[in-house]
Amino acid sequence: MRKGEATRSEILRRSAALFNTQGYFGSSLADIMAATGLKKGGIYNHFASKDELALNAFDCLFEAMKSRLLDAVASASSPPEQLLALIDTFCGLRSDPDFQGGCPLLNTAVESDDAHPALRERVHNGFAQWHGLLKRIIGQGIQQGDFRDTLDAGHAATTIIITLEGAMALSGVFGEADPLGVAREHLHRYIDTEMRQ
Amino acid sequence: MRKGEATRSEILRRSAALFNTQGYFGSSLADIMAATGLKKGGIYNHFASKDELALNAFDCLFEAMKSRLLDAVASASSPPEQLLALIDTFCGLRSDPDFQGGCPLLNTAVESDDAHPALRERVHNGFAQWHGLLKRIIGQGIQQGDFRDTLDAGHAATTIIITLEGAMALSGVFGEADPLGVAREHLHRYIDTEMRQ
Amino acid sequence: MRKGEATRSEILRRSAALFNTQGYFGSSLADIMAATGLKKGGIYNHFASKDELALNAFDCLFEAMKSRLLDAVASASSPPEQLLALIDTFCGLRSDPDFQGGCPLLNTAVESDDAHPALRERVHNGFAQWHGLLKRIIGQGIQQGDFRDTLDAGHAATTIIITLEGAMALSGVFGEADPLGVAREHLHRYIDTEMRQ
Amino acid sequence: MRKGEATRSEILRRSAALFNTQGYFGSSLADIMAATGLKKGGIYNHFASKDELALNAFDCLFEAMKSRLLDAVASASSPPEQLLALIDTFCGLRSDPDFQGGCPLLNTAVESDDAHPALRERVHNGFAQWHGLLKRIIGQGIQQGDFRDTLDAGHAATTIIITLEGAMALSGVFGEADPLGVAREHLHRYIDTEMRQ
DNA sequence: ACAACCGGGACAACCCGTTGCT
DNA sequence: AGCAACGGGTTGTCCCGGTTGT
Repeated sequence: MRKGEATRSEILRRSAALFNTQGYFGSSLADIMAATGLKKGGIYNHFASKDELALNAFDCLFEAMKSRLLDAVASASSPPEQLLALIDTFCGLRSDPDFQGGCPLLNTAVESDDAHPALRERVHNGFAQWHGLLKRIIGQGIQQGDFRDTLDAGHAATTIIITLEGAMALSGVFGEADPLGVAREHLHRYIDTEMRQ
Repeated sequence: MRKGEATRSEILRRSAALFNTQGYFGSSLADIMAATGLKKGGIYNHFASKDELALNAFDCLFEAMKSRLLDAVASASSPPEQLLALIDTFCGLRSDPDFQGGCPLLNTAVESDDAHPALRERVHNGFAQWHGLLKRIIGQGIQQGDFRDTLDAGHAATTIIITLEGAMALSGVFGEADPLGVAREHLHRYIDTEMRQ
Repeated sequence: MRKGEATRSEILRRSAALFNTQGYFGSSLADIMAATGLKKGGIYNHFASKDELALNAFDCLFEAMKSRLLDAVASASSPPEQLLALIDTFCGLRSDPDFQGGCPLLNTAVESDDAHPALRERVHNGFAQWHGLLKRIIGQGIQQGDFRDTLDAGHAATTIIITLEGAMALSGVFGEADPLGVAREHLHRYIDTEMRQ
Repeated sequence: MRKGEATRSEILRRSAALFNTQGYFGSSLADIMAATGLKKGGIYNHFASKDELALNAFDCLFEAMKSRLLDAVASASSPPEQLLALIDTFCGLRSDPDFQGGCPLLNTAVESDDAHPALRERVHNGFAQWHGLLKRIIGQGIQQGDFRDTLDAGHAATTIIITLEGAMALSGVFGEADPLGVAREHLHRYIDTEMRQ
């Protein structure tokens, strides 16, 4: 019981990293076997199929990311600072070995856009959660007078997300430039000059 | 034009659309056969392998995108207007059936980040070309006095690219919001308030 | 020990029904687990292998059938009546839930003809027992004057068995006709007109 | 085209023999590969799945059997002689290498009673054809005055079929006795004494 | 000469019966 | 006695080359 839970978590952690770097179709069971040190039977004892494993692995990684971002938000007191903390945390995510492949939301969105409806659904839901969080923070900031009341919270939230995601997606393939650093700087300035009053 | 050239182009067009929506590993030769209406022999007569086909299809789609963007740039007279034209053109790309899957650069970057070195190389090169183009335009704008001379052309170019790519990548999975419209508006404002003088 | 014996019998009963309807290869351990409500460990605690379980399950079902037929024989006084009772009992077997799959002898014979030597041996032995029983009854009938002395007991026994088995085997797949009823009627008439004197 | 048809037929012939002796579940693709000398790709080029192969193989063997029986019927002039010819032909089938495993109808009926609906359907249909053929012959015999008009054609047809099938099924597992010979003799006598007038 | 066909072999995911360890 | 791991075996798909008929 205890041992099983531990290995289950281990499988999820390792396979999540694989899926996030090589993609769902690019990660074979042989890869997962090699990454976990288990044989096929050992894996199929915990997950009925590769699909179920992938879904759980995605959830695992998404929850991990969410908790980091929520922690960052919780550690800040005012809405503007909450946004800045969230941005900084996201931009720092890539140095974490768990997120070496980038943002699981975007990666899954790009790969499983057409192929995997179940994953697509989770991605959709994930972005909705994220967008909702930002919208809530910005709305509160408007209410408290931190942000201008002419601001469209939804638009601002979308702006932040696409900038962060675009930077994260390109951080691996851009040569000289540092997309995440640029995004961080750009969004800080955006918040200061366009949102704050 | 020869008949052979025509079918070769047709294979490229059809398979490029497949690769761009379903990914490289997600598109089997059976899919390509179905999409082109040709048998395996007919395809292998023009391309030595699936890899070669994929590489050529990527080039085909990338060149198509490049020419659209370059046309937009050529149609504008001043650097700021050139940027705006490029942005608008990119944001309008998704409605083109050839680019239904999104930006081939980003799609390929995300899927073949670790798996396919040859494709990765082309993606890297593609982004470099794009970044260089923007940098050149912005540099010219600074020289001509359209843009502030305190502006870092590379940073600004990166900012524009990541915003556009992030928006394009999320335009398929975002529910209510319209990422490409938000990106367009955001970049227009960014150019007006942060770059222009 | 007592409890163990009970569960062992339960496993045998349930798995025998499975093997008799779905066959040896068609019944997986997962099926047996579902049918018995036990886990794999609980089954392997009583039987060393699926093979051993199958052998015992066959024996169990065969003995059950044998005892029904022997009871029928014992309840009749004269050889002709013994034959008729045996025939009627066999034809009524299919309505018994334990024999829903038909005659275990024939089922096993057909499926494991070439695959499973150990089972084949038991089937061979089972038919020999059955044939011997009929031959003995018929021989006794000849001796007592119930049957003609020109009768070949072995031939008559074989005739009865193949008719019964053929009817049982086809009783599941024949549409309108009722093979077991026809067999019963045919054999009654056969005994009356060809065997009796 | 011609070559392909030839190998397709060869696959059907060989696999039909396999299925008829070892059963559907007992015959793996590895067995079929060994029997045909082809690799998996070569087989799956002609059949989409093992199921489709099994269905076609069954049809192939069933048609072969049907044509033998129909030929025998066609070679006889009167209904009684047609029945006798059919019986003799069926009893001689086992010596044919194609039918070493016995009657495909009964084998499939016993094994795939519960497991394979598509096969079960074909078996059902096959028995219906056979039963109809016998019924028609007997009916004609009654009309022509060869058989008694008190005879129930359906019952008589069923009697003949179950006797033949039972004998065929047991011909492999019976030790000393010769079920097919006994069946042949029994049915000849049955026709002479019970059907003819 | 050339395109369609046929066959090859590696590999995919998944399930199986089985055995230790706890 | 039960959970966890095993590893070989299952069907099926993949991309690709050699052969063959036209």
